[in-house]
Amino acid sequence: MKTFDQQCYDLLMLVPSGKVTTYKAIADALNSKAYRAVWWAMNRNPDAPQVPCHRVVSSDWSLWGYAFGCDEKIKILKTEWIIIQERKWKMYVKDFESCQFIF
DNA sequence: CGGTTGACCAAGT
DNA sequence: GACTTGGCCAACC
Repeated sequence: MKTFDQQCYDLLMLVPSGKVTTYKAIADALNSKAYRAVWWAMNRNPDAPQVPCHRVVSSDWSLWGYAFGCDEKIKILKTEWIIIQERKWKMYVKDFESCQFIF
């Protein structure tokens, strides 16, 4: 049995380019309500480029901070063909329903 | 072992 | 729509 965060990384690495997911979805895939634990795993994020943590957003589809900064996250997501809708000070993923990855 | 933390969530204000 | 509150869980100290 791997540690919880290790399982998060495994799931995350399953997400293909151009797809995004949410912390809640990951926690649900792990049969747990530990969204915060998933978040915690991202915070440590030992393998930044290896684990596509930039494809993880809030369940509200809002980009809430990122280790390398929201700016970097947005740039990467745009490269992944994911449309970002910038609204006020916060940004959201547009057409998330079509780019959401189902585990 | 107990308290703190953190890139959150849902509901309330 | 934006901010606050309480709760949630695993890892860390």
